Amino acid sequence: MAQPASSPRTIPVAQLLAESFLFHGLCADLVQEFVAAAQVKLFPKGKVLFLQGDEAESFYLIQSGWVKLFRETLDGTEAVIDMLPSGHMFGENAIFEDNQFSFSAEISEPTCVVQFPSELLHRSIQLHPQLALNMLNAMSRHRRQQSREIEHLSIQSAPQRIGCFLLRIAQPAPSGEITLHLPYDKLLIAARLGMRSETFSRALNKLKSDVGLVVTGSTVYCSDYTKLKRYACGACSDEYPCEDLR
Amino acid sequence: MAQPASSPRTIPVAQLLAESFLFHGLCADLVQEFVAAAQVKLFPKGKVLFLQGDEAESFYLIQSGWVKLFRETLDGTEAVIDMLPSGHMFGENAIFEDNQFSFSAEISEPTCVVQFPSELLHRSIQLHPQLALNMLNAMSRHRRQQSREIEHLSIQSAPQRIGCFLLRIAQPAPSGEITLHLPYDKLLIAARLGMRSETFSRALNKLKSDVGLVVTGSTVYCSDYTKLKRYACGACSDEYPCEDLR
DNA sequence: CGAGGGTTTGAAGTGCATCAAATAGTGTGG
DNA sequence: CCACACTATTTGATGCACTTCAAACCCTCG
Repeated sequence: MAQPASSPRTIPVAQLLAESFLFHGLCADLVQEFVAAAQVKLFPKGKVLFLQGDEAESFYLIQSGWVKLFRETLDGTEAVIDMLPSGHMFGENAIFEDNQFSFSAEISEPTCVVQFPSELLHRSIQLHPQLALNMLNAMSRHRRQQSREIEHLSIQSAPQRIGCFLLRIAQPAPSGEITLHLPYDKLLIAARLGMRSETFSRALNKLKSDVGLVVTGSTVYCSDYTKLKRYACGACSDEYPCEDLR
Repeated sequence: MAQPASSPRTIPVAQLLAESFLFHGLCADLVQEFVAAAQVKLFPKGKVLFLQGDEAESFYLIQSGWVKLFRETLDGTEAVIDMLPSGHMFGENAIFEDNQFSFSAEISEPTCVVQFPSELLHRSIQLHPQLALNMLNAMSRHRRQQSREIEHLSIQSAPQRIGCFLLRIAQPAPSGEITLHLPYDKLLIAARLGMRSETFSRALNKLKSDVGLVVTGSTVYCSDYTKLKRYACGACSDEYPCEDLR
């Protein structure tokens, strides 16, 4: 049960919260309540934080690392719902779902999370309208991302989905060049994009020949992101600089 | 522009609102404000209510009929996001999205809608916490549906998606029998489930042979819904009596 | 150096899309 | 009530995309 447990380095939780959308514009007292209730924990790769269906007693804010959210079907297949980096929150909306998690969460890199009692959020949201509004905004953003994802799954080809993924990670230089590191395992990226790792590998090769991508290990280079954009974004209803999906 | 316009039969808007989740538990004054601002309109099949990217001045509540929500990609493909029957609301969350619709809406059956000014919602939500909470609940429900849909698209086969769709519409008799009418065109159902109409047709045939479905025109009969359930829900991470998705 | 996981490649199969054409179904005007 | 026009649905033939299974390769780490 008790994994590595509460961390030695008490990195300023207060500051983390201040940067989190959920707490924007809230009164200091309220934020302080959350800070007081926070538990900072360090978890190793592979650790399962909770399983779909578990009672939700906490929600989490990622301080560093990566967390995989997923669901499993009766026949054993796993669907990766999301991959979350630092700064992201998860498990918070179980308070709207009978206090049950609707997905499972697993640490996919050594990760430091801040854990808060769900109950505090549930209570606070009734009392502080601004908190509810912040949450609405967050949920709305998430809904848009999901919509786009649904569209991608039904319309884009595997290479296009990868291209889109890369564009969302990339920060094009003024010259139009892109260099980036894949943020996690290719197997995981494949799963996140709804394809097999073999398909991922072959689709990357197709991107090499179709848009001149250069892939070295987990480093990706593209001399001109507009080529990639034409290739991937033509099959999407969003404009190019679309929000980060991960 | 001006289509059939405001309906003659002033069906009690107030009552419609009272039944809508969004207005549960709100003070009568507020509801009255919405009633006062409501416009009841009747639209013919094919009428486009708004397009993705349009400025959102109104949101809508469906009194009767069916509305199709969709998005179009640069290269012209259309993705059907949702099909909404009476009682459902749409366009309301543009208030969180720079007041722009992130999808298009088209009437797919003669439909009566009640139209409200977005601005009123936007204003009210700041002033009435309960309204924000109602909206949070609604959005959360919608998010779950979207998650399930993403899962379906990446995991389920075409016949399984159809089976799942049918189960969500069906009301099994105690005997386990199911009889139902497809709620709209097969072409539309196919689009909603992310497949071609040809695939839909063939997948229905597969359901006939695999689980003994009987299809006559738009009527579907199944002697034992548990067979269908085993067939479809095995490839889903949700328990059977799952929420209606449409 | 060797073990083991991640990644790539190959060969073969499956599912869905596509294109083309037949069929069923619906509404219209005569 | 029938013939015609038009749409919705089905069927057939073919191709491509992705998966599956198997095996090789590569890289890291002990």
